[in-house]
Amino acid sequence: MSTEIARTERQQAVSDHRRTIIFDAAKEVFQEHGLEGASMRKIASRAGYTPGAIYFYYRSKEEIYGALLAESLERLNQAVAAAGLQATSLREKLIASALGFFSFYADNPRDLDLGFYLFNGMKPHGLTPELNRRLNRRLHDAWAPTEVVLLEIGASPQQAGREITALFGHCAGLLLLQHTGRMKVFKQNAVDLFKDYAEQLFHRYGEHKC
Amino acid sequence: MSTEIARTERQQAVSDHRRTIIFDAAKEVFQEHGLEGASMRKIASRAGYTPGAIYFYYRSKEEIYGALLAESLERLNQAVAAAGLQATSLREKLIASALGFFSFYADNPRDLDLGFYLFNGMKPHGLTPELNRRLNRRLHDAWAPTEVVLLEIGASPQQAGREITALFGHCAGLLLLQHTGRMKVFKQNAVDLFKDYAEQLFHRYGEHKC
Amino acid sequence: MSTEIARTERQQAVSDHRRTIIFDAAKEVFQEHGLEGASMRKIASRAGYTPGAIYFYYRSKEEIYGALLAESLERLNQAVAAAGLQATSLREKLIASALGFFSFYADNPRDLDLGFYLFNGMKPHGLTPELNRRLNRRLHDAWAPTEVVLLEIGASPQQAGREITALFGHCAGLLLLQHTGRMKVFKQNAVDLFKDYAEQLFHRYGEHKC
Amino acid sequence: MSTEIARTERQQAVSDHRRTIIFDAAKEVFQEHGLEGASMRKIASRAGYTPGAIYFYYRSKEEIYGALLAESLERLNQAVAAAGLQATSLREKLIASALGFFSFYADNPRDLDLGFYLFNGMKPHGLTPELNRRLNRRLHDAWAPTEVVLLEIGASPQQAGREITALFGHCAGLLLLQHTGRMKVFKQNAVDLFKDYAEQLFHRYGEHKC
DNA sequence: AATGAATGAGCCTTCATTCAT
DNA sequence: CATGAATGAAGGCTCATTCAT
Repeated sequence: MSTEIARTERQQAVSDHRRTIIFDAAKEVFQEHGLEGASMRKIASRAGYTPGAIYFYYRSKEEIYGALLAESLERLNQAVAAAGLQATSLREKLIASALGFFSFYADNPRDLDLGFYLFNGMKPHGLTPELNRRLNRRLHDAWAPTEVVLLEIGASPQQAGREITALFGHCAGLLLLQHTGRMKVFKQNAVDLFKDYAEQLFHRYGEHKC
Repeated sequence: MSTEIARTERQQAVSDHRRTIIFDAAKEVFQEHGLEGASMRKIASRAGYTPGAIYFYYRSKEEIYGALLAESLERLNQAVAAAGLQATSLREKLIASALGFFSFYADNPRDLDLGFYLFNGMKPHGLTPELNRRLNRRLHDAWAPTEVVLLEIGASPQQAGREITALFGHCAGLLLLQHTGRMKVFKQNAVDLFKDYAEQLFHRYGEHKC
Repeated sequence: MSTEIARTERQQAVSDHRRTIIFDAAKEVFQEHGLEGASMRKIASRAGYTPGAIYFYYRSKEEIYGALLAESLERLNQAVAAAGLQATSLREKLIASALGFFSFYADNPRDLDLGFYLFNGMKPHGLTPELNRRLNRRLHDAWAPTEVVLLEIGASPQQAGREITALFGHCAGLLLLQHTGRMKVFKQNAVDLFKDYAEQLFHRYGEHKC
Repeated sequence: MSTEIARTERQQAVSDHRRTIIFDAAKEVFQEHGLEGASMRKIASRAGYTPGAIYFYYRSKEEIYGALLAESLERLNQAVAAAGLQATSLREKLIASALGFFSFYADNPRDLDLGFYLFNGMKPHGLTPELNRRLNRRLHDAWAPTEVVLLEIGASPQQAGREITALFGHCAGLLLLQHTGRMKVFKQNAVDLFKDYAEQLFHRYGEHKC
């Protein structure tokens, strides 16, 4: 009996592994060609498969994108969590966790493409409402460490929610400007600007105001 | 000889006119179908031409996008200029001109797509370095009215440049979040957040600090 | 030895049962999606199997169609037999049994598709000559009740065979016209026309001729 | 000026010729592989074209089928008209024109497939309602010569319409039985049966009844 | 200047079937 | 007996672009 279970487990493991192979292939192809240039054919061929075989593991192209995005968001959350670890003061914590978010996308521009893919309109049929909710939740989660600090330095829940959104916006905007080469045009540095914003944010709550 | 020149001029005028016809067609098609859905066929057909004819006026699809973007930026500059007209105080001027930028893209999401098209990778040969420079200059110009106010309320040129970039980033980020539906997820309002940011910006320079 | 035989029998019974399960699934899928829309995947999935499993019970998709057609012909024969039961006079019997045939297909258009599938070319290897013979026999059987009445009202065997074939042809043609929407175009009613034909047929044999 | 017109005409002629080439290729492919087996790729390749080129001449596969069917119906009408030419008596005329219809399809079974393609459901999008009407009209037209005779031998318009429909049904049914090999099974001859039916039809109107 | 014609590569997806395990 | 995996061919169609005329 244990043998049978073991076999089942091994089969499952093998299956998962192959799904991973396709996933990795998709990731690579996407890294190289971008979302528009990543075709099922290319993904299949990169994974060593026939086009049709892909559909055994993923129902559609959109489902692959969903998986890619989900994994990207997990990495994001890890990066954010790791960023805040060594900070000691609340000020450092706030800046570090926010910078964790910023840096993740600054260092991985393709993840930025992925995260804002809806920008060009992912078909609703590809991204189920449930998955969509889950992805949005994980994106939100990535700001949780920052939000916690905001509350700790005296922001009300309403204020915190507002500030986090503004912070996210600021972050996204600077990333976008950098990603599209506008930062050079404006002769500024995205990271510095973002740090400034975070610093100001801290001071708005973290110290006595006049 | 003057006859020849005259003929040349007339021909040039005719040619320009026809280029405009195609341009207008492209604009309409793009408004209706978006960037992905706008094909050379549709544009040609809308302009009353066959697909091949387009290539006498535009070298490629990318070049059309470049022209579209250029025109979009002109409209942007007009919108920003108009926005600041009725403001009397410096505070009102700052907020109005910044809000002019924001609202232009909030109200015309297709122009936002266009502006961020590079995001998904316009082919390099479509946007010549020279055109690219020109477009970036016009984008920069749209922030000039706001920058002027910043200088008037006491910001140094360096500070003004920095703040404008940060403001642009904030603006772009909020627009992006709104455009991709994230604003609803975070239960916030983009315009309000942007106004807040502009207000804070004014207060950082516009009043005595403690 | 008897043990072995018993086991074999039981195995056979189990096998038959599972074949039935697949058959029923095929029938359902075919009813819902039609011949074109019925794929092996759908059939397998409906039966609770993987596609490969089907091939232990049916050699090919065509073989399933053969089985489907066979069962359809059984239902046809039952319908025809039932139709003639309450008729008392020979005239009523003739009309009722012929109408039984007609109505079966008029009421079950999917069976008509099945019966005329060869029309679009069933692969030869799907329908073995032996099965083909059997199916044709059952089709012929469905006209037997009608043929009996013809003989009873005085038709010679040769005449009866001829008339039955003509009747079958008339029936098939009217069904076809109805099924393809031609009846509306010609502004006629298929059932009425068929009844007329049957009535005329009766009168050709059932009464004194001048 | 006449030169320009001539050039336009020649171009049109050339274009028509190429459309014809594709049409002929489609006809051939369809003859060889049937409707299901005739793919755009095969048609294109047979015509010496790339798949995409076809769409310059026909909007879709369904449009090609429409053209094929239209042409088939024209040939049908010609065949029917030709069939009645040498007949002298009304009886001969009736039988000849009806037999013209029958024989056309008996001799060209692929045209039968085409004519009853709706049997398997041509997508409504492929066959515009207007074309559908036209095709049905042409099909109806093919029975006009027969209908005329019916009226001449004393049938009322209502009777004629009814009889024509029944005749069409009889014809279609016998063709179907023959096409699917049932005629052999029933050991009868389709043409003879059809002639019998036509003869009876004539006698029902063409002579005094007792 | 413009057309009409054509290319060729590409798109995502579905299918019946096979076969090692 | 059944699975899970994979094949390979095919499906209709769209696209930006080119080029002879």
